[in-house]
Amino acid sequence: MRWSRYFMPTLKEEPAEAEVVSHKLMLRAGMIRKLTAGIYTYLPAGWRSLQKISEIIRNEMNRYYAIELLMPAVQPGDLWKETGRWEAYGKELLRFRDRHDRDYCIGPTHEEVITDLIRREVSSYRQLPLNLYQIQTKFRDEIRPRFGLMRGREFIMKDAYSFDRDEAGAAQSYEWMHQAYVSIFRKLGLQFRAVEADTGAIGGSISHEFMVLADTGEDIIATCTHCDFAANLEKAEVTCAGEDCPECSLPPEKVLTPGMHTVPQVAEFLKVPERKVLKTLLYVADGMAVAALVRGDRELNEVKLKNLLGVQDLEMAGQEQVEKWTGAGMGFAGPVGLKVDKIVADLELRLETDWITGANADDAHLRHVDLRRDAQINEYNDLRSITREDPCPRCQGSIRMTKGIEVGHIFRLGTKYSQAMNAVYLDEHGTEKPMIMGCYGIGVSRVLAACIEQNHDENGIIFTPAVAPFEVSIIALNPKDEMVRKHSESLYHELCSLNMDVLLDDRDERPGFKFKDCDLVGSPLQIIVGAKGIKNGVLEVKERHSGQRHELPLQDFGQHFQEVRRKVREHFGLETG
RNA sequence: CGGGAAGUGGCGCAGUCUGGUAGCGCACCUGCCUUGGGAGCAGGGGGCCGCUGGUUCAAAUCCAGUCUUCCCGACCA
Repeated sequence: MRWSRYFMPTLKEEPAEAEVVSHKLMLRAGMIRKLTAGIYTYLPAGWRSLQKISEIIRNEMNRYYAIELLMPAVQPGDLWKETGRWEAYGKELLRFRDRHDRDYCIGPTHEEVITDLIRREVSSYRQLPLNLYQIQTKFRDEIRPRFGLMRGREFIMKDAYSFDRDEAGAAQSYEWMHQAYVSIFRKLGLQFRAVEADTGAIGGSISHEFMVLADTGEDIIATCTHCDFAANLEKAEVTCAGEDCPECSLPPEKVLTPGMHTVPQVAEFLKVPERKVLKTLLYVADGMAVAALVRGDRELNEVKLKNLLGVQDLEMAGQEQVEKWTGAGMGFAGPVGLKVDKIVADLELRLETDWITGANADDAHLRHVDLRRDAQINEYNDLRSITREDPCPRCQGSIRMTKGIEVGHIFRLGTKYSQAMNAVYLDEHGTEKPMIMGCYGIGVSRVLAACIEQNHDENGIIFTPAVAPFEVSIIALNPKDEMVRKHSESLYHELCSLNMDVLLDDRDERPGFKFKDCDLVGSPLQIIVGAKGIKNGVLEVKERHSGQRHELPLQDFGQHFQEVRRKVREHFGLETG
């Protein structure tokens, strides 16, 4: 592609609307433009990257026995009413009515549509297993779209759905998708981890997320330094070894703590470590009043709490509720005599006693509290988030925290949808059975954003060779110079004929301008064609990621260039394609 | 939906407090000049000052309403 005839409007200045790096850089590099909140046009360069990502996904999906199709974006509401998700899905589901006043929605996901298709077409075990996928634009009417492509309302997603006869088959399908995903993210040249994940609203039991590692990621991943354990912080279980401790010898005693609302304040005031103070967190869970207890120095994990309670809705209690349940203002809640429906406590609270807790009275706490003796704990469970000090739940190794961006998620769905929608088949004995399903998503447009979050510097994007709209940029320093023009043209044709994606910057601009632009748009390799170099019989090659420059002889340039290219691809874990 | 901020040529912003000719930088067009890190000089084009209403001789500026966008929170792949 010649830049002079391409459409890649770069920006020197930072767009005011962008906050995160990938958003800023994609706007500046002329890859996307916003149409309206959370909805973007993919400009040619952005679309090229997305197509490259899609193509890698296609190849690997196909290799692991998945078959591509394309389902409608618009879906009838009736299908969603069958699974109950018309009501359950909430406001992200964009609903509308047609001229006949019938309910429709724009698909945020396609379990209903695919299950409807399969229940009509598949009736025998001989037709299973099946794994079907599509790459398609989805729409979720996010409460607050932000961060450009990272959390748009409209986005491109690869979603796959597997149908199996039995659990063993479903496990195999899942495993294949796991392998396919590992292969996909490797071939994209990204640093990533597959982590154990919470299954959230989609339901099911086993689930893995694929996380692109980036400092700007919103998810926290706990990994083990010894074994291959890796889990989303939401999910990572905390093992709690040890015996229940004996009862506290001292009786509970009220102490005055005027104005001390927080754990640090109370600990400081009473001259005890924070870990001896109990945090009593009050929640409204599907209308139920719940108190959750963790040690003062710990963080409650709301996902774990939500799963333990088996509720949809979990909200921290407001001031009014707190006063009603505790008889005191905020900051003085404690488990002793608390008027709630349920009190749950973190496992490790069994190991110790003699706690400081809120007294459920203004400006007062209790000391020498023993939970079994003084309070009514309904259940002890793993409720807190894992920390660096905790041992790995698998191997007792140590835990490290990393930030990541969720780009893929795979689920075992079981029979949730097949049962609700009566997607059944007859087995070899003529018995009717529900199909066992799985679903597997990759946020294609988010992958692009994540790639940039992971690979950039102050000058712009540093694309991996697999994702770059153009793997090579040739900078013709002064295209008016006959020699420069001739050499850059012939080089351009040579590399194109070798099947490389090449951008020839043949614009009549000053050198500095073009260097800046090329760094910004992020081709992993730059070839600089200048009059001086040609005179000396060399062309200069710059590695975008390291900044390293190589002067390669014009003689056999192609061969030498391939060596640098191989080195760069290796840096991103890629074979020379 | 709660809290905060902002809407002025394509982009980034000043001007608004204190009403009186709409400005600056970048980008764009023409010419000269320049060609190894976003050059220079000269000339030029482009604005319903988000929208609606009000106050006033007069509104980008004051008042009321409304829409949109961005940030923080709850929510989510």
